[in-house]
Amino acid sequence: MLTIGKLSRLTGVKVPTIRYYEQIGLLSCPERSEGGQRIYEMAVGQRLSFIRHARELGFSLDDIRELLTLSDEPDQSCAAVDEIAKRQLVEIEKRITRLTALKTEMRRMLDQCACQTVSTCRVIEVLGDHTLCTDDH
Amino acid sequence: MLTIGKLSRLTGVKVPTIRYYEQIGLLSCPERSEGGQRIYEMAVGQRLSFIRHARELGFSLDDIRELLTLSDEPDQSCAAVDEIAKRQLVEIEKRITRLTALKTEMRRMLDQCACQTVSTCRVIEVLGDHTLCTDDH
DNA sequence: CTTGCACCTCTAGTGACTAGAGCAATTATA
DNA sequence: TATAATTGCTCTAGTCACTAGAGGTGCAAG
Ligand SMILES: [Zn+2]
Ligand SMILES: [Zn+2]
Ligand SMILES: [Zn+2]
Ligand SMILES: [Zn+2]
Repeated sequence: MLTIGKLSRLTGVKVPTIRYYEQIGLLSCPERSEGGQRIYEMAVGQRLSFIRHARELGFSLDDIRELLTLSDEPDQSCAAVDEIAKRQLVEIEKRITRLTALKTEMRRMLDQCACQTVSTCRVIEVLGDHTLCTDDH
Repeated sequence: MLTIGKLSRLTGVKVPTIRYYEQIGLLSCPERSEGGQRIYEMAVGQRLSFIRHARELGFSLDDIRELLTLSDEPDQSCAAVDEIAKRQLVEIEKRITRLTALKTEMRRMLDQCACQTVSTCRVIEVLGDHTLCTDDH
C-alpha cells in the first residue's frame, strides 16, 4: 500500500500528474484513508510506469488509454497494439522529416548572414520571404 | 486597403488567427469601417507573412515578437536576431536527436514482436519495462 | 429589397500538464 | 504528548497557439 507521494517516487510521475491521470480516468480512483488520503495498491505502480514509459516514447494519452485496455486482454491478437505503435512510428518519422528540413533551412539562413546590421540580415530577409527557401515546409 | 478576409487570403493566415494575433498584441489594432469592421493597410500583409513564415520555421510567438521589434531597427547589429535563430536551430537539433532515439526504440519494439497474442506482445512488454530499451529517453 | 456571405464579439475547448491558494492529515522530533 | 514539518487534499487558473461555436451585425450583388 502506497501513499501518492510514494507512488510518485516509485514511478517518477509527479504527484499532481497522478491526480490528473485519475481525473481523466486513466487511473481508477483508489481507496482512501480515514482522513481522505489516496492509498494505492502496489500494482498501480506497474500501470503508472507503463503510462510513463509510453509517454516518454511519445504516445498520446488517448493511445495509452487504448493500449492499457488492450493489454488487459492477454489472449487477444496483438495486431491492434502493433497498429498503434506503427502509427506512432510513422508520426515520429514525419516529424523527423519536417524538422530536418527546418534545420537545413535555418542553417542556410544563418550561414548566409554576413552578421552586420539588421537591414542586411539574411535571417530577417528569409523570414520575410519564403521564396528564398529551398523547400516547402 | 484590405478586409480581414482579403488579408487572410493574401497571407494564408486564417481569419481567427489574425484576430488572435491582434489580441495578443502581435499585430496592432487596425482602423475600422463605419460598421466596425477591420480595415488593414497593405503593409500589414508583409508583417503577417513574416509571422507566418517564422511560425512555419518553428519560432515561438514570443521569439517572433522580438524578431519583429528588432527588424524595426535596421541600423542595429543583427547579432540579437542571429542569436534567436541560433537558439531555434539548437532546439530543432535537440528535438531531432530525441525523435531519432525514439524511432530506433519503436522500430526495435515492432521488429521483435512475433505478432501473436497480447500476452506475448513485445510492444506491451517493452512499454512496461524501460530496462528493455537500449537508451534513455 | 432581400439574400447570403463576410464580419463582429465572446466564451470555451484542445493536450498534457503545472502552479498556487488555502486548508487538513500524517509523521517526526522534542 | 505537544508541536513542527511534511505530505496530502480540493479547486481554480495558467501554459501555447490556436480552433470551434453561438448569436448577432455589415455589406455587396442581384
Ligand atoms: Zn543576421
Ligand atoms: Zn520558407
Ligand atoms: Zn505485438
Ligand atoms: Zn525506454
